[in-house]
This record gives sequence, C-alpha cells and structure tokens, in this order.
Amino acid sequence: MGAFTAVLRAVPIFDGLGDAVLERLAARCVPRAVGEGFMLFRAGERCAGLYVVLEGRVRIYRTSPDGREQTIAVEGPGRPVAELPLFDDGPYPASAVTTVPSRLIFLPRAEFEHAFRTDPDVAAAVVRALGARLRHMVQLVETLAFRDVAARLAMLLADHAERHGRVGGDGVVLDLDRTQEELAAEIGTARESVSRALKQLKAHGLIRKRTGMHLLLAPAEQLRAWARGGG
Amino acid sequence: MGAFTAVLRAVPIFDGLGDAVLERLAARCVPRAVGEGFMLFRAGERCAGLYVVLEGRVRIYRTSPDGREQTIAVEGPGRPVAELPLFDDGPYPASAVTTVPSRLIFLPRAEFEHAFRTDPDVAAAVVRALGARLRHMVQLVETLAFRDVAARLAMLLADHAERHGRVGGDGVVLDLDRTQEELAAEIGTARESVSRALKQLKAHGLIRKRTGMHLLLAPAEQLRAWARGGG
DNA sequence: CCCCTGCTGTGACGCTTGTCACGCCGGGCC
DNA sequence: GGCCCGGCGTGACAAGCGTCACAGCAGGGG
Repeated sequence: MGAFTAVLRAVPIFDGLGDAVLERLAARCVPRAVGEGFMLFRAGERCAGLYVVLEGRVRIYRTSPDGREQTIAVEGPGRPVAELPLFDDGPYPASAVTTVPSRLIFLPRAEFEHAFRTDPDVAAAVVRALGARLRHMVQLVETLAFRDVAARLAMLLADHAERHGRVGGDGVVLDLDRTQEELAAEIGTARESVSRALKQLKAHGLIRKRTGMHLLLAPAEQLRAWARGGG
Repeated sequence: MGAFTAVLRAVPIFDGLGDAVLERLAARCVPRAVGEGFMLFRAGERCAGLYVVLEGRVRIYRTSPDGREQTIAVEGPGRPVAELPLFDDGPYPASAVTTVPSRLIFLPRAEFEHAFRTDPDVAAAVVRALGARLRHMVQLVETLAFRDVAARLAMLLADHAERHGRVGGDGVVLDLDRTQEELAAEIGTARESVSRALKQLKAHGLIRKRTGMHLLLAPAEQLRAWARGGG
C-alpha cells in the first residue's frame, strides 16, 4: 500500500473512493516539507494541482494594492487547498502561504482530474467541498458588510471555541494559536483594532480571562448572540 | 418535445445533457409567473428545488439583524438560482426575491438530483457553476474589505459596462436599470453614499455624462484601474 | 546578562461613512 | 391643476476605524 493511501482516505474529498483509485492517486502524490512563509501559489497563477495539508497551517488570502491582506480561509491538517481552480481552468483566486512549518502533499492536476471524471463519488464530494466553501464565503461577506470589529472577532472566537475549545469549569478554554496581526487579517481590520476589541469583549464578560492568546471564553452561543445583536 | 426543453438547454448547467435526460427534466418543470417582490425563499429554509429565471430579475441577499441588506448576486434570464443547497442538504444560505415581475421555472430537487447522479456531464457543469459563484464571492469579499464606496461602485459599473454596455462615440453607453437603493445594497453601503460616489466618479471623468441612471462611461478597464489604484 | 526583535497595549487624530433631516423633482391619479 | 409618493441630491453630525507614534514586555541568542 502506498505511503499516502491512508492519508488521502482521511481527507473528506477522497473518503468515498475505492481502494484501487485511491492507491493510484496516492502513488502520484509528492510530499513536501516546507518552512514558515512558504508560498504555495499566488493569486492569478495557473493551477498546477491540489495540495493537502498533513501538518501545519496554510493561510489563503487576497492582497490589496496598498499591501493590506484579507484572509479568506485558514486550512489545517487533512484539509485540501485550492480545489476550486482544478475544474474551471481559471487562475487561483487567492494566494496561499504557510504560517508555520508544515508538511504537505501535492497531487498533480491531471491525476486528480482523472479521478474526478472516473468516479461519480468524487464528483459529489467535490461539490460538497465547494458548497462548504461557498457557505463560508457568504458568511464572511455578511460579517464584513454588517458587523463591527468586536462582533466579527466574537464570531471568530465562537467558531474556534466550538472546533478547538475545551469546556472548563467556568467557561470554554481556548488556546488561540495566532498573533493579533493574523486575527486582524482574518476579520478584515487592523491589528490595533483587534487589541481594542479584545478589551471590549473582556469588559462585556464574553472573554472571562485572558493571558496572551490563552482565553477563557463564554459559551460559543453566547458570543454569537452578542455578535448578532450588534453589541 | 416538452415546452421547456429548449429553455433548459440554454441554461449553462444543462447544456451538456443528452436529449432524453433533458426531456425528462423539462417534463417535471413547473412554470411560475410572479410579480415584483415575490420571495422565492428565505435564508435558513430547507431547499426545495432549483429555480431558473426565464424573464425578469432575482436578487439574492442577506439581511442583517437591524434590517440592512447585502446583495450577494443578481440573476437574470437563463441563470439558475440556488443550485448550491441542492447537494449538501443544507439550508439556503441567503434569501431570494424578484425585483421586477418575472417568469421562472421550478425544478423539484429529486429530479435534479437524479440527473446529477446519472450524468457525469451535469456534475462537471455544476462544479463549474459553483466555481464561478465562488470566484464571484472572493471578488466581493476583496471589494468589501479593501475598497471605499466610490471604488466599489466603479467596479460594479465596469462589470455592467462589459456585459450590457454599448460602445458609443465617446465612451460606453450603459442604461443601468436599478435604483440607487439597489446599487447601495449590492456594494454594501447606504443610498446616500451611492449618490455622492456617483458625483465623485463624474468629477474624475469616469462617468462622462449622466441623466438619471442612464450613463456614458469611460472604458471598463479605465474604471477598474482607477478602482484598483484606490482613487 | 543584556540587547534586539517581535508582539502587544494605548493614546491621539483624521477620514470615511452611516444616519438624520430636508428640499427637489417627476409621474401618476384623482 | 393639485396632490402624493417614490426616487434623488445634499448638508450636518457622530461613530467607527485605520494610521501613526510610542511604551512595555517576553524570549532568545550572543
């Protein structure tokens, strides 16, 4: 069995594949170990293939003419990166860079396309993945259009609390492994505003305790309710 | 031949279908003629099926708690509406309403799913359609995050100029069939700001002449360049 | 141990933009 | 013709937020 067969099966996009197809794909995978700040691709480039994150973190983002950045998504272990441009032959819509040293596998475009055409389950999985991204983008648009910085931060914290938080005695413990600068890019604001928003959330009791980016939070649903209410 | 076979073939999502499948789908289509302001569905509802616009216009949007609206997309003749939630079983991510009296056809979910599973070409077409929406959303996010109101308006005008404008003697003639209120919802701002941004664009020579929403514009690429440069 | 570097907190300031308020216009309708 | 109403233009104002500037603080390497 190829080295990456098990890895691929753990990726949602591939979990419906038969063993034979999966083995063939796994055989073509190219492993890469890269440092922090490695550019996988830049917006506008032609798509070469699909990346899957094994370990580490990849930030997908757009850059404005004057240098500001808006993060579109942050992908971790098991997540595919840039499955979109594989199909419509268009360029990458955004850039991607590692934010910590990471291990990735790369699957050349032709291989993936073959699997997509051959196996109807792959097609369905791809549609689901694209659908999830689309929902995520609608959410992001709404957030940027409607909410102020504090509310956007509260929603982001709520998401992380649900995914990575641990329920402690008097709240949710969340170790947010990001700098304020990174948070700012994710919610579309400046670093200083994040700092002030954190203070604001603490004043409202939504962050109950904080040392650095180690947080004790109110329940996610409470954070969301506050964000929806507009403060 | 069913009444809607030709209509369906003209819709990009269906153009790869064989005659037999297409006829079957066409036979299940339900026609609807509706007035202005007819709600096709609301965000959060379960997806019942696919709409295709025959005539008129459908606005897809999100509403904020305090009543503001952000338009996600505006769909016209030949365009499908809400193909996303057909697949992942999730709720509609946004609401949809007609902005003018319209004729639509409705295709129940089960029928469409059958076609999707049966015909690999449909699957590919759906992926392309979702991809196009995703690109559109990335664009929208960037616009909301980076550009000021005047630049957002300039980009919107550039898009419309390319799609619906006619090249006149000294610029592009564009009859923008929308109120300022509608424009404001599309670019995520208030009606008054649209009014002021129009004045601003005219001062910069990007709008060369204007009577109501009947515009004489600079070439689309010039509008975009100005928007990218940040004014 | 000390300095340098990267992350963080905070104050000041100005610009953009949402909001309110009001006046104007044109078109339909009695 | 007078009225009403929806769309539009514009001024005034305040809030939110980006930007600049600077200080504190921790960690790591020499």
